[in-house]
Amino acid sequence: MASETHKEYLKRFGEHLASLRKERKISYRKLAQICDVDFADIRRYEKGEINMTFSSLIELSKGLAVPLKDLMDF
Amino acid sequence: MASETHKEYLKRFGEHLASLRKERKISYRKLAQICDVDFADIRRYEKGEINMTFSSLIELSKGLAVPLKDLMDF
DNA sequence: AAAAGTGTAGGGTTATAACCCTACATTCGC
DNA sequence: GCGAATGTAGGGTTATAACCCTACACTTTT
Repeated sequence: MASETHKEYLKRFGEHLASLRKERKISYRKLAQICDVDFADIRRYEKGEINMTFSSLIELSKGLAVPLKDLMDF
Repeated sequence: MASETHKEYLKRFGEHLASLRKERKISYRKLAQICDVDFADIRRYEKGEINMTFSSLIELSKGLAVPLKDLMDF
């Protein structure tokens, strides 16, 4: 995949993710510690650089304490 | 990933996906044709066998004409 | 009855996400 | 001022999703 359209979605999602994390005032490393995701990858998610998996989304929703459907509402 | 918990989520999501497709009375092959996803993989998603990516979720939401957040509400 | 469509299942290749690491400049707390 | 924390960036390895295919039994359509 990774069409132009998808990259746009990824970017938008990344911004949403970043804003959720910042609202909670936690760092990449802190969030990575809470959920089972590498901090370097969280950064890449927020930059929209990688096409994360379902599992990663679950972990992020857990780590940010946001229902999955809200995490995906952007 | 693919912890036991994640597999459980994947299964639940798969059931949700299957019910959305069946509501629309379309086959694996038909859905695969609408969205840019392989029919064999759609089957595997519904069975909860694979940990799909963000892009695949976007495609499925497009193909099923369901907002992403609703696709993720299960 | 024949043809088309469907669910199921398996497999092979390639691209890439997950998972680790290091390093450094800047910011913040003390 | 100093040390800790943070954002940033890059890289290497391994597991696996995406992307193709074939095949077959069963159901539906014509």
